[in-house]
Amino acid sequence: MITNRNCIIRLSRYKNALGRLKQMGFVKVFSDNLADAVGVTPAQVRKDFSIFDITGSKRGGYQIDQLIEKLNHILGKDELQKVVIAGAGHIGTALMKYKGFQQEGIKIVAVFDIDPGKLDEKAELPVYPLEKLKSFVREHNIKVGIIAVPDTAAPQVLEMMITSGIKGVLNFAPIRLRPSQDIVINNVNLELELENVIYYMKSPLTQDLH
Amino acid sequence: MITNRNCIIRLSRYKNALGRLKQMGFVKVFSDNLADAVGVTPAQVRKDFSIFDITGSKRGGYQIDQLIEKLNHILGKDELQKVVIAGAGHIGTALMKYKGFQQEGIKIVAVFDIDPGKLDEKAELPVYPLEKLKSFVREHNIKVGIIAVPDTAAPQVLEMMITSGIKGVLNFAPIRLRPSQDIVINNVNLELELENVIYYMKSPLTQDLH
DNA sequence: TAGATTGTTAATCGATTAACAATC
DNA sequence: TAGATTGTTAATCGATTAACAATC
Repeated sequence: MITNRNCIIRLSRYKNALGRLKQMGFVKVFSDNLADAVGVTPAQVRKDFSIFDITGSKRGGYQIDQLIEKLNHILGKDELQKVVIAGAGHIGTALMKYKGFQQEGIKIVAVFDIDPGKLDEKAELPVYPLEKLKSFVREHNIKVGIIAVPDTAAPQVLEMMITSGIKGVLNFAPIRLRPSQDIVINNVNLELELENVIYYMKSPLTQDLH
Repeated sequence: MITNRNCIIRLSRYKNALGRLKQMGFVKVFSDNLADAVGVTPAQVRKDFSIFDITGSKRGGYQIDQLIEKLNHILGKDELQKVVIAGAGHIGTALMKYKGFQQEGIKIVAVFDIDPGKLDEKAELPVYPLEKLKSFVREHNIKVGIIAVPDTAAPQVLEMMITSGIKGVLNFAPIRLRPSQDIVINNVNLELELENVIYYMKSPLTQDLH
């Protein structure tokens, strides 16, 4: 299905909002409630659902449990996703210790770095030399990688990841990596995000950026 | 000027691409070159420029130096931006040590945390107790803050920032903060970014996400 | 049943692209 | 001058919203 990126982002937000509603004891929702919780129109909610053939009942709305299950399936969160990180610098380390991923069914299984001082091959979450990335990824059939190396090293690391079979990359290096063939790249540029805040802060009309 | 977020993101990308072109020795560019460098259409480049009254010459294209200057002005990069960080955990620490900001005219001037073990008031980049945030921000007239605290603490920290006069916030807590009144908030959600990679990786049609 | 909510179609809105006259 | 590139208008494309018939 060829779908708008914003639509997929909304799907994630619906899932998160539903989790909160469930914890609060709710069993069903209407498009109206969910729209409020996420900050979109009810029509948008129903439209998004209809794209993915998610149906409710005409007067009863949607069952929260079923909805969460369907969204998790669409978003590929049925099974645990194993992820490797290249780069054990500041950002790599922060990501490696970040708790948020585990709760979302994402498991960082290994980190790789060129600096021998960073290595820690016996740790629960081991840090291996970068040369081992290819064999590790192949052996464990990893599909997702995070790039957290300096911009100068990023293209080579991307190349290593691609040749070893990785299909999805989240890039934190401040250089825009372009996807080739059948690989997906999401570039997160921290300077750019901050630059955006500064621009809209100075511009007369305030906006909700994300 | 009320402008599309994607347009502003492109402006930042043009600026970055121009910096590289300048370093390579180029003095002028055509919309065609810049479009190639950034991965958009030449028409898009000219359209974006025309929105901000950036003009070139009909056959000579655009002078790179002038262009960079104009873009920097539009993006509010004329003067150094002072920024504070709330939270000296993994992400806060990574951001505080991150080199990329300085090059972009962004200076982290102070970090705040509730954990007494994290404090370091005498460092070049000091870590103060969170209670000092308000007075510091007011005293130094800071306009931009980064939130890197757990999601449970994020709303209170936002409130503190707003009351002390901060107008722009970059939020890394995995909870979507909504802007009130005349404040700008940009939410960066790491799980969501990774979730997106996973979705598009599994979907048949690959895309360039950013 | 009467009332409320879905699912979908059509209308609207906005952003991107194409095209071309102006002009260097 | 001839040729190439800008700046802008109009056309296209796509996403969001409104509206409403279907129906629980």
